[in-house]
Amino acid sequence: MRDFQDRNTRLKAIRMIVGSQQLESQDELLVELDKAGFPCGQATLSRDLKKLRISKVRLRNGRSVYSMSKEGMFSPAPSHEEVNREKWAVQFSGNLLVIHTPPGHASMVAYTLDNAHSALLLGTVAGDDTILVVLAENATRDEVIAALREYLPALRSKLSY
Amino acid sequence: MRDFQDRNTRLKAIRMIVGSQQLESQDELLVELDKAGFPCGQATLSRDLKKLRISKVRLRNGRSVYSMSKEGMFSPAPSHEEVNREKWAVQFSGNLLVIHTPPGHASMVAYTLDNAHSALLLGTVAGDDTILVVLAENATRDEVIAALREYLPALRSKLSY
DNA sequence: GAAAATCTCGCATAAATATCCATTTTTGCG
DNA sequence: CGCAAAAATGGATATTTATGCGAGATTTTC
Repeated sequence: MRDFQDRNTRLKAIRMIVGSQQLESQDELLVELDKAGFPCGQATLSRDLKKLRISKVRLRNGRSVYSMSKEGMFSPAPSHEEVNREKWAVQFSGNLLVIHTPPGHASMVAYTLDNAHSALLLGTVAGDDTILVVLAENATRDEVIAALREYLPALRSKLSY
Repeated sequence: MRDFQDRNTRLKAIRMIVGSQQLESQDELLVELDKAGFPCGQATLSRDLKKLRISKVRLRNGRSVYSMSKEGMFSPAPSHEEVNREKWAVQFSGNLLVIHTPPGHASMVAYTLDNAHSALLLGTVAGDDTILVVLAENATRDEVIAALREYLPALRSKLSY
């Protein structure tokens, strides 16, 4: 990869721009991307939109604008192998846990945690690359870390007591 | 009109075909229309689709197929009018911050906060009109408010110490 | 640490879609 | 009916979007 990080921030920027403006063509979007500091070619943008599953939707006034399907807020589940290589971050704050994942992977991890049905984890909320885990009030950090090590083996190296 | 009744039945036929099949181009749809007894040109079909507000939607497998717009499936960026209703709200709850935005704007605001790279803000999760911001354990509310006033000038009126 | 495999990206171009324009049909009205 | 205006349509074409391909960069493998 030429520059993985730049690519991902560009994808994030595209989400932001599409989510906040009504753009009718890729050329318009290219201009906005350029303003935001992510110049790229139309071909790349076309591929990015495909990855993000952004499509043009017709408005009542007859125009078509780019829009992300709500379902499409989440990227397809990555392979286990793929996930293992990537960088993760886990931070506690009070009775909350913030997990940063590679872009698009948050929902899959949250799903895994939800399915663990652990009494320690009251619930999760997933964005694109961030998961918010609400911990039970009586949960200790050591208990939670132990649980995470069990449910998410990929994170073990990032988890220390 | 050449034959008003035929035109309307053709539109109905298009609805039926689009609703029952996964077609990836107007040419494919033209073939189906022809089979159904409604031959017409690509130009006409393009206009019909616009009238019916049918657009192409991306599937998980990366392909795009025609589909009637379904309510709530998409969240196109709001118009300026909608945005100007100013439905912003900021609330603290423990070490969490809840920001309400106009529909569809959450991702944009979260993006701004992410890019601030403030040590006070551990992470954000954006839905459609709500953002959850997790604050660092040692962050005071005054510090956070000051940071928000800096990063999100638009919210100043909603932020008091 | 070098070769091989993988990934990203832009250019050029193909493919798909929308629109301009001319033509024909229908409608509305005296 | 006869005529003018409006609407519908298709061919040609402009516009928009997707992709084949190769160059250059990064990662993996041995």
